[in-house]
Amino acid sequence: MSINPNVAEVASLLGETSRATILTSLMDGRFHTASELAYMAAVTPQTASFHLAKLVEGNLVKVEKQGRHRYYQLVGGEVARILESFLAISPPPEVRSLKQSSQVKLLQEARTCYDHLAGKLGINLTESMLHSGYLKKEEREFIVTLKGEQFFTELGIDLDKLKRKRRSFSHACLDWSERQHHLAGALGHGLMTHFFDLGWIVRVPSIRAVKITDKGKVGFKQSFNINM
Amino acid sequence: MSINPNVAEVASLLGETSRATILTSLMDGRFHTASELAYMAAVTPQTASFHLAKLVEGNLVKVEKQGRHRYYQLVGGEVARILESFLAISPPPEVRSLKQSSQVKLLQEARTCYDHLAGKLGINLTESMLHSGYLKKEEREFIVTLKGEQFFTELGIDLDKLKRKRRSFSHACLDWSERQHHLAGALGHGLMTHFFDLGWIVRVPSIRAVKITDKGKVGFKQSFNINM
DNA sequence: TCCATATTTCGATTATAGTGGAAGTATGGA
DNA sequence: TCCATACTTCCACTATAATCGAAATATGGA
Repeated sequence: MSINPNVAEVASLLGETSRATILTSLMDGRFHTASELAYMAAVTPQTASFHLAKLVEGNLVKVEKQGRHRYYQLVGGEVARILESFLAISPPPEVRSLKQSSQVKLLQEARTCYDHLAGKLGINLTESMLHSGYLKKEEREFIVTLKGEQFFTELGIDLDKLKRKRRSFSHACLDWSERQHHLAGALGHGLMTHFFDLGWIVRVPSIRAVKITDKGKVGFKQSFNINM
Repeated sequence: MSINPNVAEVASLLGETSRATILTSLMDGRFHTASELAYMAAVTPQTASFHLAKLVEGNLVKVEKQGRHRYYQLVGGEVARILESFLAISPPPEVRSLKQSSQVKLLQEARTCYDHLAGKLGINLTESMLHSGYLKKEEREFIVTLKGEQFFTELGIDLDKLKRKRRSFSHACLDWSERQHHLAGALGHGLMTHFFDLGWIVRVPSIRAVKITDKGKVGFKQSFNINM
């Protein structure tokens, strides 16, 4: 009966929460591993694998195999643009309970994004380091300046050790709820673990939010001049 | 657990065969009754009613009650544009019969897309106007040049009147059969109605295709230098 | 060679959305 | 007033898709 292309087939790919989360995570245009995407969508690796296979088959996402990792990426700019136009007509997340609304507040304040910090804290830290001239922003990554190298060393972070890791050093991660980039990669990860070690932040059980301790408030003010 | 806008919620509305058929049926921009749409989607009135309620709630479709009929229509050009761009990345229609394949050909040649022209005719017109310097393409819309203003006025189109309408003036819409952008918005609509008034195109009954008349062939050649 | 990690495949379970029958409401006409 | 039409609501039924545990495969490193 229908002499139109099969919209439902593609649309149903975005019409499922886990896959929609995976796709919006991919909207930064970068490659992401299957485990990373599983974490983002808060599902097990099996489930993510199942969804990713569908997305690849549906021609929205492509894979590149490298060693034991598989790197996933949106198939092209067109897909990203369509996703974006979808975001524009999508209703804001619905808050169903008091508990949920307070959880959302916590998440907006400070949370982990895979293995680095996001939320207001993540943005503020990144902004601060840019502003102080420790980082410089490129297209899709941050560059550590000479001044920055000194800063991170004084903070107690071993840059050489981080650089030796076989992973992206300091790319920009885009979170669509904030529409701003924050620092990710080995450096983003190194910073986060450092803050945990210093006791500036602690994990909030069962959700991805992190809490800034009193010690942390002082620390972030002194080292980054931000009030949280 | 993510705090993204709810893409999945809207996308899942298009991700179901019956609803997708209903929505593409509504892409002619006209009103349709519930029973009509039930017939198009090949489901019972109950089921159609169920789906239409969801579409209205999801803000993709609006209703107008008149007597015992309910007339359904797409909520606006924005929705039509997203649908059309979805058609563009969807797998091509499966052709099961000779009749269907000739209908597909007609649609590819020239059709309405909500309230403006699409298909080869839509693309050729847009290309021609770009080439002649009447329009300039931006990221997501077309700009009418000074030369263009003169052209449209000579053609008998009142640009000021179109600009006063409370809607997007001249955005770009991704054509599913040509996989290129064509002119939409108030200007796209104005052009289409003008061609209908001039008798250059006529509607093909029961599908969205339009037919170019002999008068139209001459007119499009003279004014736009395109052979259809 | 052996173990850890990254990912997929298989199988079983569970939740949910689409479906139509039956019955209800609203409107128009005879 | 009565019936036909247009549409909706209520209520099961069913099919299917998402999910995860368990196990398999593939790669890298010790």
